[in-house]
Amino acid sequence: MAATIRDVAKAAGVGVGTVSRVLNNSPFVSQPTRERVLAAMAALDYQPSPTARRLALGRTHTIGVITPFFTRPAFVGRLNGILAELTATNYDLVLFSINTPEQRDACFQNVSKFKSVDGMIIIALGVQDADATVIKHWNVPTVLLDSHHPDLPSIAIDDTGGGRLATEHLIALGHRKIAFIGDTFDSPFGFISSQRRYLGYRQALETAGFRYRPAYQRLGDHGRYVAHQLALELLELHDPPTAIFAASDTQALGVLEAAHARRLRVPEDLSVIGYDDIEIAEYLDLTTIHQPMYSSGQQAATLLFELLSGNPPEETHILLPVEVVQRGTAAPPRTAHG
Amino acid sequence: MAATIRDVAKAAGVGVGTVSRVLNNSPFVSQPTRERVLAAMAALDYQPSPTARRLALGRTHTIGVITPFFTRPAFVGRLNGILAELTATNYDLVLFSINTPEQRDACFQNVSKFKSVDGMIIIALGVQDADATVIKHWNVPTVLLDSHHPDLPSIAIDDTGGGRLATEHLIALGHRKIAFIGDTFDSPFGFISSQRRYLGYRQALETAGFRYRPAYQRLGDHGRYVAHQLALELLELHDPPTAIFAASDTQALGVLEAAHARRLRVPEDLSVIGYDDIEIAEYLDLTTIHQPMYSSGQQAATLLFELLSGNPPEETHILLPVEVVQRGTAAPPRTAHG
DNA sequence: CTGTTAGCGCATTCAC
DNA sequence: GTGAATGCGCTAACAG
Repeated sequence: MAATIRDVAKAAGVGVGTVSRVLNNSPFVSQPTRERVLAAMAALDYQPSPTARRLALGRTHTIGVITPFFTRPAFVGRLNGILAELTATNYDLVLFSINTPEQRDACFQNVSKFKSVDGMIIIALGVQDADATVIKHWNVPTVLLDSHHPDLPSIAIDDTGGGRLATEHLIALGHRKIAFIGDTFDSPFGFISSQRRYLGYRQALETAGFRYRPAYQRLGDHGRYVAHQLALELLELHDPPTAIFAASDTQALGVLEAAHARRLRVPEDLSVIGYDDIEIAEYLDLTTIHQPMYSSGQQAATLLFELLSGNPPEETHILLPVEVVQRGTAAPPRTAHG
Repeated sequence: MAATIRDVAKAAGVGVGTVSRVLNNSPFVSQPTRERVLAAMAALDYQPSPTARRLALGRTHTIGVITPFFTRPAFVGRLNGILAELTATNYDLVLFSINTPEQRDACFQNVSKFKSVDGMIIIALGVQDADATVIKHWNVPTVLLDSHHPDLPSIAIDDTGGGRLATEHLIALGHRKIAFIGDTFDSPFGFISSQRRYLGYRQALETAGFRYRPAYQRLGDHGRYVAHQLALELLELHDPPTAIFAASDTQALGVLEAAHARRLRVPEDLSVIGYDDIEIAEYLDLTTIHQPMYSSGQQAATLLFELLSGNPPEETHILLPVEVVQRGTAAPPRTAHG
């Protein structure tokens, strides 16, 4: 059907080797023959077969990305950063989406996924020692993005620091009754960012010398609706918090809804701080922690290419900083000694 | 390095053909030999090479998706539908992201992209006759999603009808001064959905017998900020509109911002209707047109697989309906004969 | 049922 | 500089 390298060679009256050379623009081809080959390729509408090339080269010129819940803003943003970095290289990107714990396990078992790419980026998924062993065993460079394991290169984001930052911001504003809403700790996907943000929250509280109030900590499945319910519980407490730190902007929206439902004004009656700085946060004037989603994706891709190039960088465990974005949903509590 | 089919054959004391058969679980293998082969594979840690398989089969078991601005909710939603449909089939998905007009052109020229997939789905990008010719020429089944061309299968969404619906809803509410904010018509990417929504808007206005007011039509680049400016212009008119139809929810947010900036209450002073029904729309109580993003992605994938299976369906040009979602940003104008 | 052989399309030695 | 030969790892057709 489609013309092959052999057809071109025949048409140009040369050997396949020569055609291959012009294909890879080797300097060892005389100008005249090169032109003859080029002409033949054009005449035959020839397009080299990527698959054959891969087999012969032993490289796929493809990198894989494994991501859970790929519609979540935090993951889309990272993926976008990866894509941006990739277009410069014309590597292909194959996307594996994980939506159930079974898919997660299957993915790590299914080595064929790894065998069809030159490198892999895994987003957010928790990696156990056993997983790391499998990954390393198959010998395809893999970087963890927004996840961590001692044996694997990673681009992580300082979640603990972010949690601390958010809480400290609230404390600096004068709040003493600060609640936390986040994901459950036993995520079947091994997500731990919410847990680390909680850790930062606890640290900040402790440093400030506030007593620990278990009732101010509410965990549930990720999402606006659950967070809404959780916030309602918090607001119905005898001694309700004056501020709520939500482990993600999405959950912060649920908190905002709950406040609205309870006729509480934000930030006058309740301060809210989110996490992620998703696009809509600015529109909503939501005070939040900005994490570099796009940039972290870029850096993961860059790191992967360095690994692929054979010159691995010194430091392969990178931790990116975050910063608080002060907007309108966090302010001093009504009574200074709330 | 890694074990090949030949190593397994040797270790199991059989021919490569037999190994291949158990790999593809052919029934023509006796149970004892099958087990022997399986044991050898396990012992050697054998994993078949996807690349070699592709070369031999002439199929890549991969489908490609070309999408512009892949972070926009409308595209993410569609992609998510495609992914969902794909996981059932264990086809791989390679993602091509287009962010500049140059990339768009390069993508259609670059046949190698098409040669490395069994089928292709193109999201939103306008397809010219020349593009369609190229696509058909290379003979890889391609379906257009949220785009259209007579020669190519497509899953489109009834943008014109949606524009009409939105406008009719406003008219039914009693509005007569209805403005439109949308994307410029000469998108370098060939996007036309905004333009079609505008067409529906005009049709509804005409049907209702309203006179055409050029000043009520404002076009600009896609995005909240531009829409914000455009809305400001509208609101500064001598005879400002009582309702604004934004061609996307993102743009509707800009309109909402503008209303807020002008101290106008929504919907009392200004009605706003968006388009897309993105996730945040519900939170914002935004009246909008719901378009089936996820489902359209699924259907595109389904259609592509039908094409791939060799039993092409009768109808390959599918138009999906939309519906208005009545929420809080659209209400009757203050003065009934406003 | 099973071993052998011949490609799949290209890159890469080698000699010339 | 250039052509011919060999191999990448697997499937499929063909004998047995």
